[in-house]
Amino acid sequence: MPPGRPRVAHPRPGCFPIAPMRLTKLHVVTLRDDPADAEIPSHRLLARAGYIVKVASGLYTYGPLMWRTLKKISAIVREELDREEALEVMMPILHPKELWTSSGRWDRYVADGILFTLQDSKGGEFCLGPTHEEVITAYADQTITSYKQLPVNLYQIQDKFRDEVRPRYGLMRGREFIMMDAYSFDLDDAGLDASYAAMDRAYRAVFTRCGVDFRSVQADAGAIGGAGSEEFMVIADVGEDEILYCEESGYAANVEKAGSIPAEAPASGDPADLEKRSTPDVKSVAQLEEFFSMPASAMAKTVLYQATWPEAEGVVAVMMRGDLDVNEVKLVNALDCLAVVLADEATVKRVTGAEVGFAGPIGLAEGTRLLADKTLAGRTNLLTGCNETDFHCLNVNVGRDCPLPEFHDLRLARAGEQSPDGAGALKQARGIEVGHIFKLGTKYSTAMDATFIGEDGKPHPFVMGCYGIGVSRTAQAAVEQHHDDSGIVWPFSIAPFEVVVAIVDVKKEDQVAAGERAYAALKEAGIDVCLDDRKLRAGAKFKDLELLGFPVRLTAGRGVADDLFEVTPRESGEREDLGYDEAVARVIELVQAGRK
RNA sequence: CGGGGUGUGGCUCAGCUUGGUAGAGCGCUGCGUUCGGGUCGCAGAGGUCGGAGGUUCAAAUCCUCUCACCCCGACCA
Repeated sequence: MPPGRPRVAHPRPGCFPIAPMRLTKLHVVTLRDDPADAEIPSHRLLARAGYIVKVASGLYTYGPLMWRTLKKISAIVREELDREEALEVMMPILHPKELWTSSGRWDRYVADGILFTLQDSKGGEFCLGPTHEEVITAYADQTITSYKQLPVNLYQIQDKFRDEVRPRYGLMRGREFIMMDAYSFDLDDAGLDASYAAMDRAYRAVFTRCGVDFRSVQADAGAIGGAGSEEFMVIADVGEDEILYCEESGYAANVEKAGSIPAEAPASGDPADLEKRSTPDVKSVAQLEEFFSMPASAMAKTVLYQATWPEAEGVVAVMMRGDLDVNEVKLVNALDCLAVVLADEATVKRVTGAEVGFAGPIGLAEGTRLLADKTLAGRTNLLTGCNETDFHCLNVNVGRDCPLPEFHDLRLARAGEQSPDGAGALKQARGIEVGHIFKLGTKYSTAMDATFIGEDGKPHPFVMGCYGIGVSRTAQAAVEQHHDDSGIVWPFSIAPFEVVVAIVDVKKEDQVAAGERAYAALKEAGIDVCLDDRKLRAGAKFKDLELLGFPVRLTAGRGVADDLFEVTPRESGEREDLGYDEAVARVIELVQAGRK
């Protein structure tokens, strides 16, 4: 123990430390220039303010101030989950391969290239956990034997590892990142619905308290699988996801999942005789509209995809109304395959026997699976390609001229189309996915044979849900939403400190004394406050504090000679000059308002 | 993985086309000056020019290979 520092029991162990929070001691290291590798404002600001420092692509060290913010977000998450009676646990990061083969996900994750794998000294294979369904399901299987123990909802806050194909934008898409992952275990679907609803409540509370403008949207379940899923999106132009929403009804969905009511196509009439027309060099829908003086909605384009299943590959043809586009996520789901990719030119030629631009449903290569979007169901007299270079066919009627395709909803919804509930037009926004909740059902418990004994005395698989919050991503998303030209504007709830007391000139004794006094008073009042005692010129100090983004600044400058302090909320920048008592009271008032 | 780009003191960059002495600004250290919106001056520390190989009398510069990082497309918190 260092001399002169008597050890005093902290009144609230685990809470923020009692040592004076002086910026000279807090390892504040800001940069004058923007880091060259930062593209978006939040990344630029976090890096420039020294909150994060890159170690390698997608790997960052969080500095002391950043860690305070991350701890605050975690604390909010814990509070809201605890409120819903979820229980915090801690699972290993290192997972044995056997666990992942038991769910069948090892091969898929390795194939997708997102799994960090390694071996121990005995040659045993492991991975760094990208998510914990396997570990938690095994844990539940070992510890839950009776329906009387259900429901249980377990969570942890821990680093996750994903070898992202393209790490990006600082903490936005890292290869190691902090995630809260929760898993609910219920005895039936009704129980799952209740657990899922509880998590939905908790998530709304978490993101509201973190001060971000978010929207929950219907989502595709992707690789995690399961029945229902909802994403929590922080609205931001730089978001990687596109969402469609309807203000009238509140409908909102990720574009991957979204439905809509497209514009009507003209009536197509009774089937007429098939005609083959020469259309030299007319390949695109736009060219066809001109050539035939026919609206795109009366045509059907045929798009070829290379699809990959766990054990197979194949080419599929997708018919889509000419004015609409294919949603590849929906296509993957319809095919129940791992991935689809647009077929390359050589494949198109092989399957259609024609140059690109003349594909159609008639006479495709043997074994080519034919799908069509639902909007084409019942349509007659379509204009399509002929699978012959420089020819198109008029009056194509599926079922008559070619086998009837499998009809699915394969269409990409677009802004401007009607919401699926018909309440109004869809609008478009971009979002950063900070949370995702899934109804898994029995996917993992069945695969891993994880069961409990029900009231009927028989084994039943757990009905599961899983839930994630990107803690580190949420921090950056908050910055993306809350910044200005001068720097970060942290929401009160997740700022590293709520208030900074700035001593303008640390060589002036009266300013130092005044600053120390205000700092002590605010600390005593339960404000999370720090003291800027750095020897910096006023201009540099103010600029730096604005970059760092503390929500309120209390300035002890030359005014203290006349008992005048300045109170400056970071967001408005509007300064008030007040006497000591009023200034402290005003700061407390601002913090209390900001905490709500 | 495909396409594009960048690697030069702690940070941001110039120098490379046309080979010959490694530079600037910021930051850092010291002295002075200034002192409420990123003062000014002087002095100083700090770089195997991403790495390996090659061409050459001579390579940051030209060639080959390689690694890392960034951006645009398919995945996800």
